[in-house]
Amino acid sequence: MPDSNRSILQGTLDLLILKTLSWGPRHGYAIARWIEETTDDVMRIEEGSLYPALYRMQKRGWIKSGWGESDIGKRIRIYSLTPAGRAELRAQSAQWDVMVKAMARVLRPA
Amino acid sequence: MPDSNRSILQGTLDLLILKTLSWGPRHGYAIARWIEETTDDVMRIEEGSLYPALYRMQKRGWIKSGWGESDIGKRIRIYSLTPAGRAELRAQSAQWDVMVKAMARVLRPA
DNA sequence: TCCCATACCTTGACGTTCTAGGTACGCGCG
DNA sequence: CGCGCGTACCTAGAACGTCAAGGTATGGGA
Repeated sequence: MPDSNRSILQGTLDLLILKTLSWGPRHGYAIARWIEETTDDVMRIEEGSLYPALYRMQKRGWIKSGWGESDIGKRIRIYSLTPAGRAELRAQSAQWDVMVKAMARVLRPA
Repeated sequence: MPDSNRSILQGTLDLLILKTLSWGPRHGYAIARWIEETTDDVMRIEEGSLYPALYRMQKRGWIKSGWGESDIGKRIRIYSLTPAGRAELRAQSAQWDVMVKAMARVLRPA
């Protein structure tokens, strides 16, 4: 990810994770891989950002987790959305739209 | 500005300032007011963010400044884009588009 | 055997923003 | 005249999120 993306990612990571989990429960590593795939590597989620984010979001009650096992027999922690998480997703999605529209007004061509 | 916006603003402030100055030289306070006006207060630029940002961007060679006087006789520091700033504006604008499109892919409705 | 991918996590540094202050001046109002 | 408000600059300290770089562990393929 180029440097210019790194800072813009700030604040969008939670939204990305919330949206990813809205498709169904997933474990941490898979969340990161899915986001990178879906965005063609535009958003690269470092593990040093991912796990603190998951911890943070859990503490805020947006997601919950339990232990499970992957296809290849590795222990995995499976995250899923809580009702509060769904509400937060709606709020942050709407907010993102507002921001994008506001940016568009500023960035409109000469 | 709601909390949810605060974090997304991260990284977009430089772009907002660069774009504002692309319309012509302005002083710091006026830059903030113009952005707030144009975005209907979606983006609120605190002075504690503004002045460090202007200093930073000047150090990076994107903008330059000189002293002047406002309509009502107050001393003002007038900022303007450098050629490097214009290039940076093009780069960050393009990058913003890429990010928005990537986010759209993730956020697409179920 | 060794390396890679999977999968979890932590530490410390770094950059950016915010809160909350400070300075200074001119204008309008009572 | 005194006072508050808006303009206009600036800074220090704290808070926050991300990153680089490390660690642990296991299974599969070369």
